[in-house]
Amino acid sequence: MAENAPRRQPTLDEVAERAGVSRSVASRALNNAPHVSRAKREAVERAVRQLGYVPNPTARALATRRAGAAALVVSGEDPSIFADPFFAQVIVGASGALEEADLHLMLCLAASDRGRKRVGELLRSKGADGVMLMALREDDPLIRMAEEAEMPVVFGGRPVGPVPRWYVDVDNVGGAREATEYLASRGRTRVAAICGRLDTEAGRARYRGYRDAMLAAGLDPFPPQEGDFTEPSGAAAMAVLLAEHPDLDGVFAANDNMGAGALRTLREAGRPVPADVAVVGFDDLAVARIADPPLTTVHQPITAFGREMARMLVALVNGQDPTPLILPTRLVTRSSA
Amino acid sequence: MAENAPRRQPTLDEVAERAGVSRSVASRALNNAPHVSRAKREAVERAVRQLGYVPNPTARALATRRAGAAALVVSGEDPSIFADPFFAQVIVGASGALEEADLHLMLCLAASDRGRKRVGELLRSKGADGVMLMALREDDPLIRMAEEAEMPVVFGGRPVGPVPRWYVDVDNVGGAREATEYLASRGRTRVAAICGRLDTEAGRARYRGYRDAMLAAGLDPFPPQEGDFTEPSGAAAMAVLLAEHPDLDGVFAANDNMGAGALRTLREAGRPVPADVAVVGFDDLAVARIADPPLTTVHQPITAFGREMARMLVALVNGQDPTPLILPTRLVTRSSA
DNA sequence: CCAGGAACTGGGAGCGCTTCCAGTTCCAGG
DNA sequence: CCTGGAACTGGAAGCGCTCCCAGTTCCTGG
Repeated sequence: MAENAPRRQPTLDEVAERAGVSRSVASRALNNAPHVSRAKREAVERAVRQLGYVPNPTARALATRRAGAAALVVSGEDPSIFADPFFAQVIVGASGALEEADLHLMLCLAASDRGRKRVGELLRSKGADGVMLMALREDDPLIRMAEEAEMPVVFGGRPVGPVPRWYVDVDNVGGAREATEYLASRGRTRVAAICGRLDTEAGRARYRGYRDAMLAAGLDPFPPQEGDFTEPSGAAAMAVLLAEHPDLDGVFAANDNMGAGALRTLREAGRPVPADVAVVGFDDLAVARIADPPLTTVHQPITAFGREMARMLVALVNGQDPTPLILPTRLVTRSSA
Repeated sequence: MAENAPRRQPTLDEVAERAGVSRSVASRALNNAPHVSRAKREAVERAVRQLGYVPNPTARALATRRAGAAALVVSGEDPSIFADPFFAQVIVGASGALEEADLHLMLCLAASDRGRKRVGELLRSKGADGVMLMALREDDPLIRMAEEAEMPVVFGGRPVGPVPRWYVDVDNVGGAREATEYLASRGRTRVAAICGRLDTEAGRARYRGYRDAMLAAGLDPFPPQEGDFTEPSGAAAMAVLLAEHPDLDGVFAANDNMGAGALRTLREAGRPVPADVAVVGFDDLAVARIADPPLTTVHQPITAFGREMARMLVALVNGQDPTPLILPTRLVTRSSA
């Protein structure tokens, strides 16, 4: 900026004039709409090139009533929740799908009151064509904001409470069940659960899956040892578990971060993994591979999760009525169990 | 959506009518500009509340010629570069600063040609008020796009080549030097470097810092063993190093991901850390704390990095001329060195 | 009591684009 | 040679907001 002459951006009028056509024709040519003769279309293209014209997205948005953008909002009382690499992968997927639909991605970290207020305004204004909501907690104010919004909203992961109309989720119950069954099948009988926040549906569902599998295997489920999906919370939960149940021989952690934390505590406590205690995580993020020992974990297709969420939103924006989606998980065995 | 009556959003005109004032007064009241009597201001506020009015950001943007949004673009030939938790932290910082300035954050992963083209259009249209550019490689097409743009651009990390007018960077040379000096001060004499991509300035600068410190300590710098900032590349680089220089006793890795990879290879090779080989990383991401052993590393203030980048952009957007910023690093000693 | 400002008000002209629609051109068929 | 309709064109009306500016009201001091 600033280096160049402060000449204004050329407008469509100037393009039209230069091409010797009317503004409407120029507009149609640009959006390659019908009713433009080949000759004029080319004239417009030439003028565009000569002038270095780029349409003003704002004006276009105003005229079409389409913002040309979708928002991804990540809830949480603390922006650091976003540090979880999970979201980065979701974004990669969503970004790609949005790019295909020529929509921009707006990212909102709705942590502060101010942030939530801005999301509320976004939902009620026409600042975006649709919104993807993630990491909602029980009674999250965003839930009701979303209900009241006259704008397409897709949920990334079902929230606690009534099931929304449009969502993408992962088979949390099934994944947790599979992980626990695996542990049981390897002869582990005293398997504890480090579960995620129980004010999220993912936290609850994964615990349910664990409990179901334990009962089905004729084992006693442990009460939930709650963490908050972070590594330190996993380490802390593991410490409590070790103190209360020194004889445990397996742990299902509701995500890899907490699994890594559990591994750390076990290492510090001198309990070899998996010889003494087997550990299974959930997510299959990079940390699972890096952990020592590498973490057996429930893989979920995170990039696909983001992609499908965005595709669903695009469908909604285009007036279709897509069906909710539940993505499958699969167990990835490494050496921790 | 869809549940409610399809009534249109109320407009400012309706608010004005309801409040019994003119549109201009309503507008001024909304933007709490001067020249509005207390009574009318309150009347407008009441009408806004009754109607549930929310200003249309697009119309506002068109009229003010302010998009109300800033873009953060992450370059790279592969969107997976974004999976590096580094960016998540930058975003947390940037998002907060942007929120203070009431700007939305648009995120662009400029990986594909199409993605780059869209960024180019963004830069030339008025789709955003300014742009933050990150992860630029040598000869990155985005560099020249940015030069030609008549729009505020802040670089996050200097690119290879001419120094841009506005940037935020971290003291890569100093950090790398400190890390290497530390290794030398602990008696390590055969210290190798796993460096980052040498087509990035961060990769080069960190290697320079390493080399400077080695020479200053009277030691022989190793030639750069290049990785791409990912964990597997660090593991691979470490393997090569071990094969070529089995007698090395220290490694400076240009980031924590690669440091973690190096740790993994060393573990698999049965070389105890730090007893046999000391390892230092760079970044101080979560992985450094989780690694086994926890990684001594060069801390960089990543959230501040994002925050300052955004603040600089906001200053630019407001017509100021901020000065570039280089953030300090500091060594965090854990047990890997 | 009046002139002169300060404070306030609201009409109207945009911002740059899309799109409706009335009008024009063109051509095949009668 | 004329008619009717398809193909195309361009003027004009917005989209919803801001902001200039001319006009009005309301004080104050002389």
